[in-house]
Amino acid sequence: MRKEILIGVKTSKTCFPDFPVEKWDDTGTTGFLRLPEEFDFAKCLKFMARSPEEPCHLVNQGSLYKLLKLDHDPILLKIQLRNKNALSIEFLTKRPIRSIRAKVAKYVWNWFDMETNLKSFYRMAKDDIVLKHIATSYYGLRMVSIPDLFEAICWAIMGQHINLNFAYILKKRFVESFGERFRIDNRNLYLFPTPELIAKQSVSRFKQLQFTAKKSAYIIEVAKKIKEGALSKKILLEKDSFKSAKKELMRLHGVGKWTAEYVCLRCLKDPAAFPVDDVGLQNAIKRQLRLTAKPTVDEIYKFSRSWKNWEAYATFYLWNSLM
DNA sequence: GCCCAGGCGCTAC
DNA sequence: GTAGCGCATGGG
Repeated sequence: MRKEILIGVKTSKTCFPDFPVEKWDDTGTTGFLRLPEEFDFAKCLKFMARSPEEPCHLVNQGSLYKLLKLDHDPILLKIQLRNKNALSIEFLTKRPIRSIRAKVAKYVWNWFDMETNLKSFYRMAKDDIVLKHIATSYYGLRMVSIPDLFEAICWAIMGQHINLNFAYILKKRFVESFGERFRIDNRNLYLFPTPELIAKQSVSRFKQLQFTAKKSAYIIEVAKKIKEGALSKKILLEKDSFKSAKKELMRLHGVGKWTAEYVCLRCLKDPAAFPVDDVGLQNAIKRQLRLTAKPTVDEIYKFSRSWKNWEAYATFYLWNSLM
């Protein structure tokens, strides 16, 4: 469905103009990723640092720390701005082999949605009554995605119908209980729990963490589906359209319209994903237009007429405007 | 006690 | 297809 973009793989296609240049220093532990235009790392980090409870990454003094597991061993990364054209990716764990370096570069590229050319978004937004201010104030902000499908679905289910602060507390308890831990500077970083481990848990185990019985059951079911191979990001991306992917997601218990849209937006990166039922989106529009009440879903569709294929970005910028 | 928060499933019509 | 309702948690 979506053209795969290879990074750091030397093929005849490397002359592709948007292809990121990935270089490595002599030690092979630090890589440099060329940035696209309209990229503001500090603004992305601000979004990522919005909750102190976030257990899966750490933002500290302009650096982002992330634990990843791409094959057997956990990898700890330190990512920071090298200069205005490049991001540096440093391996704090052992020196990576070449194939891992390429995978990590690709992961970071995808994570910060660097493949998207934002020019037409800003062209559209500058005359849009809802977006014109935030497109300026958040200029360079990239959509921070959730590359892992299991994490994206779990996070969406956790966040259903509760306030975001409590959602982060649930996520923290979940990750600290079941995720692999790594210590850095007296702080803990965790891998998001695996579907294999979560599939084996009971509802009562999650209720101890103050998950509702329903949310617990939903998450266990998703874990089982992924573990069995009946559900994967690849399967969803191979559907003939994002609409089909959304429909497939909605077959899961606990995944309704909002959750499916959310996963399409943050994980599958459907540019037209648009969670119109989202109260955060509604409140952000209300604030931008100084409305006295939250807009209805029909009103939101009217406001967004010119956002075609930029709905996901518009939503992401609007979410940021609430921070 | 009431309403709200990054909703969903079930039922009845 | 959709309107109404129960679920069930923390914060203000």
